[in-house]
Amino acid sequence: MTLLDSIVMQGLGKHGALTAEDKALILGLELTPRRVSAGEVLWQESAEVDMFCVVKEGWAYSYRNLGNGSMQILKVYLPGDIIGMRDFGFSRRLAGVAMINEGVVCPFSHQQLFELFVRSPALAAGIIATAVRQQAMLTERLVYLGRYAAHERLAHFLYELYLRLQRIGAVDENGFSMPLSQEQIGDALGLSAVHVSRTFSMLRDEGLVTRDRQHVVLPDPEALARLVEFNNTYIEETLPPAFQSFH
Amino acid sequence: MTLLDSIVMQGLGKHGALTAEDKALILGLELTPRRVSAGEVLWQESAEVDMFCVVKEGWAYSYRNLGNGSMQILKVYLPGDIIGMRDFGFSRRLAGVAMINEGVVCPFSHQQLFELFVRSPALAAGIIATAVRQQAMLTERLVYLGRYAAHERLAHFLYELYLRLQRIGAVDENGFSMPLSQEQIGDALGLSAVHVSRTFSMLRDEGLVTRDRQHVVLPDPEALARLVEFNNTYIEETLPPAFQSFH
DNA sequence: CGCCAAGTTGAAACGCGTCAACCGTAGTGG
DNA sequence: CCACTACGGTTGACGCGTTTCAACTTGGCG
Repeated sequence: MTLLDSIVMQGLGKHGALTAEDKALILGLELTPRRVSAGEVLWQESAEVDMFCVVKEGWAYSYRNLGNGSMQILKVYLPGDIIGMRDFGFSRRLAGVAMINEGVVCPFSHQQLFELFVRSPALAAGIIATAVRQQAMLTERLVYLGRYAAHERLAHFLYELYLRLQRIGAVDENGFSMPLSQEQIGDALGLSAVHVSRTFSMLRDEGLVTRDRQHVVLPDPEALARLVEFNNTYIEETLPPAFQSFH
Repeated sequence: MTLLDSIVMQGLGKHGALTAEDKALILGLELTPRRVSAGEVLWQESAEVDMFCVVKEGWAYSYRNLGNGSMQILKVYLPGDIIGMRDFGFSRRLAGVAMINEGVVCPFSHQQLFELFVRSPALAAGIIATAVRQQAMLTERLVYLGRYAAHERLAHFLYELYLRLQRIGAVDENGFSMPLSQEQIGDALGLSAVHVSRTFSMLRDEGLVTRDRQHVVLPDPEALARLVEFNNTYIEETLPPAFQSFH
C-alpha cells in the first residue's frame, strides 16, 4: 500500500487532478523506506518534530503516557496512513508513536512537505484533507468515550478498522488480522484489558464478532453498523465542490 | 476581541510577518457581523458546509446529538475563535454549532478562505495552525474522557477555560464568567448533570474552585494545574522555526 | 405572586475496575 | 524433546465511581 494509492483511493486525486508532477512529488516522499521492528518507538512525546512518516507495511499507534500510570492510545495507523500530521505546526510532539507489529515506514521532512505544498496546491489540499479526516475519526472516538458503553465502543472500533482495512484490500470474507492486544484495545477505548475480554465475549455471544487469536471476523457487518449507527462520511467522502475551483 | 487580535496573540503573526495586506485580509473576514441570540443554532449536523465564522462576542459550542438520546459537546468556542474549520474538506457538517449566550459572529465563505490562502501563505499557515491547536485541545479532552475521573475532568476543563480566557483578557482576579449550565458541562465531559454538581462541591471543599451562579473563581490556579498536570504547549506555543522559511 | 429552569441532595442500582487465580500458547534453553 | 517461563487472555468475586430516579431548593422572570 503506497501513499499514492491511498490518496487516490480517498478520492483526493479524482477528476484527473493529479498531474505527473504531483505523482512524482508523492513518490518522492517514499524514497527512503525503513524497516521497523514490532514495538519500536518511532518517537516519544515531547521529542522535537523533525519528520513525518508514511506507513507502508505494518500497524502503528500514537499514544500518551499519563501521570496516573495508564496510557491512552489516540489513533491506530494502517498502511497508507500518514503519521505525525497531528504535530504539524508544533515544535514538539504531542504524542508518541510506536509500531504494533513489524513493518516499513518512509520518513519525510518538514521541508519536503512545504515543497510539496508550494509546488502543488491540489496535493496540499489532499494532504490537509486526509489530516482532517484523521481528526474526524478522533472526534468520533471522543464521542464514544464520552457517551457510549463498552460494547458499543468496541463494536465501533472494530467496525471502523473493518472499513479502513477494506479500503486497502486487507479484508477477506469479512475477516482481518488484528495485531492489537486486548490491553492496547483497552488503552484506545478507555477500558481495562479485563473488560475488553468480557466485552469480546459479549459481542461473540450476540453473533456480532468472532475471533481466534489475531484473526477477527465480523459475520454480519451491517448489524454492527446498525448497532453503532456508523457515520462513515468521514471515511468515504471525497473533497467537496468548493475545492475544485481551488485546483 | 477581533480575529486579528486573536491571531497575533497566538504568536502566529510574530516577527513582523503580518503585512498590511495580511491585516486587510483578516479584517475582510469580519465585514459582516451578525448578532445572534442565546441558544441560536448556527448550523445543524449534516447541513451543507457553506461558511465558517469568527466569534466576536459570546460563547458557542459544537455538538453531536446521539442515537441514545444524549449529546456530546465537542468544543467550546470563545471570542476570537474560528468556528467550523473542523468541517473544512467536507461537504456536510460533522457537528452542529449553537450559541451558549447571545453574541456576535462574522460569517465568511469557503471562497474568502481560499482567497486568503492564495494571497498570503503566512496567514494560511497561521489559520491552519490555529485549527491544529483546536484539534490538540480536543485530543486532550479525549485523553481525559478515556483515563481520568470526574474531578480531574472538571478541573482540567475549568483550567483550560481559565487559560484561554486569560489570553483574551476575560479573567479578573482569577475569576471569570461561565455561561455553561452544569448539564452542558456534563455533555462536554461525558458526565451526568447530577454528578457535575457533586464534583463541583468536591472541588469547592478542596478549595480549588468556588462558584456563584455563572461566576467561577480559581483561588489557586497553580494547584489546579498540578492536579491536572496541565500541558499547555498546545495553547501557548508559537509556530516552530520550520515555518519561518515557508513565509 | 407563581412559574420554570437550574442546581442540590439522598438512596438505590449498575457498569466497570481491580485483584487474583487459572489457562493456553509460543518461545527458550537445557 | 521436554520442562520452564513469559505473555495474553479468561473467569470469578468484590468494591467503587457514576448513573438514575426522585424530592427538594433556589433564583430569575413574566
